[in-house]
Amino acid sequence: MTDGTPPQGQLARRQGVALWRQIQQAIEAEIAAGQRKAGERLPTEAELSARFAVNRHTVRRAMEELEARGLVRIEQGRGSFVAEDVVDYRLGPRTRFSENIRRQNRDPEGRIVRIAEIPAETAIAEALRIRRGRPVILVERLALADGRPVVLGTHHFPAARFAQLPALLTENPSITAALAACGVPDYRRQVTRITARLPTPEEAELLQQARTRPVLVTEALNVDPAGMVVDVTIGRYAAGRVQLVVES
Amino acid sequence: MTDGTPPQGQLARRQGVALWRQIQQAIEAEIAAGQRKAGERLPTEAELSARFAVNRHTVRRAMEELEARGLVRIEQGRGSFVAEDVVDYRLGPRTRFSENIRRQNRDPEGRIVRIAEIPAETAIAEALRIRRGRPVILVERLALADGRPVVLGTHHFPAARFAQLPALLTENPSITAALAACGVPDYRRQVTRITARLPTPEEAELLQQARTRPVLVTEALNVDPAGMVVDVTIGRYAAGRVQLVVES
DNA sequence: GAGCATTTGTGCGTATGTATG
DNA sequence: ACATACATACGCACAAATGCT
Repeated sequence: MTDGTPPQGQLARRQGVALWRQIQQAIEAEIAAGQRKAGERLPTEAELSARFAVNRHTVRRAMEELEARGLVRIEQGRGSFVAEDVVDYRLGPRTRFSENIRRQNRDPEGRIVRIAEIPAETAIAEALRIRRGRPVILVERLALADGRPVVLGTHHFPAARFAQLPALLTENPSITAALAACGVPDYRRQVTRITARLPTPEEAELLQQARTRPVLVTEALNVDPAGMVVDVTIGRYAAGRVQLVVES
Repeated sequence: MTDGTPPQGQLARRQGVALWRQIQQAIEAEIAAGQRKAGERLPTEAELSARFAVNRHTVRRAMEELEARGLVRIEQGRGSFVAEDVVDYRLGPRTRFSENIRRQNRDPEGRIVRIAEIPAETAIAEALRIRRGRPVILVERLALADGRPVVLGTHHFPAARFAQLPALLTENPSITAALAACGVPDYRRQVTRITARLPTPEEAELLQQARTRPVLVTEALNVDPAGMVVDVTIGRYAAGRVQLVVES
């Protein structure tokens, strides 16, 4: 295991700079230099204490500092990881996924996971102001930022009004574009309800997330400028990778 | 275990009303009558199928309907429970806990858990626009609706400006009232950041919630009408009992 | 599900260095 | 010189979470 990097086991003892601080700076420098990439696993505390020839407590002190600074994420029983940065997702009346992501200089991407036409459940029917059992077009779409899954959205459109949607979306996975083609050039998010729960196995799989990490669940109602309900969307956000931001 | 309630095993077969529907109505009636209280565990499907002398599938059909109506919550491997209703917590610039709760005809209550004066951590100091290490007053407060914990809030006030806060809060646990007494009759919530994670053991204990249930974590910045930062608040909401509502 | 190895979290005891008065 | 307080560092042991068999 000649790992290419210099031994770096040399710490200046009794020189006025605490050992743990030197270790913290060494690891910080490695992260800054890109030798350790976001999300990557760091060596175990035992390995680091061997490398720096110090006690594990000393390494721990350094790691605590790095965690406090938001550079690493420590998970009991799993290890320590270089922190990925969190995407801010602004919730506002004009929320559009791509814009929201691009504003942070990230690369948005959308993948349609499922399209189906199903009868409306009670809650959905009420929100859409149609009768229970009437057909709705269900569109499930995974949205990613820089290739990492951020949100899984399930949209419910009244089939009567948006019959062409499925065909349009298979061409281009942008919901906004598909709606424009259906005669809805603009829409507003009216209310958003937010809660959290653990993901189902499928959600965890699609979002590429541990089953023990919660998802933020949002329920939003979109209306067109005339006040007609366009769709009801259930969004499931990977809680570790997104922060919803509400500005007042 | 003679449980007082009549046997209720009599269903009308071949009378035009589906068995599962009769079962659903029977259970619904029990909940409505208050015989089964919110959060309480319902009999297992096996027990119910014995009681009504039907197949378990029939009971399941009834339970599915009840779940769809939001009356019960079915948890794989655990059982079924009478649904507690979810408090809607509106997030807006003028969010005040008591008003928010009272609007839904519930009884708000606040309990101060901890008051301390500590040096400001980096993130808090930045938000409060003071120097790191300057004293902040930390107030931890559990807020309840109808006696059920809803949110655990940790407030950080700059100690320089709000020195009298601790004394005021021990008299009256209302933050709004204490701030008014400190010369801040009004304040606005500027931004709220929302994420979710699993609770720490203490959070789970205070919120009276299972450790496997996530908490919604909000970080809010409150400012007075003059634009001065009043406090930074970290709120941890019991995800199963609250829904944050954002209106646009 | 039970058992096991791996990894981080916590507590205690000890020793030494450093700053203060 | 001395006492005190605090930060640093080490060693050992066990708890708790995770992942695998």
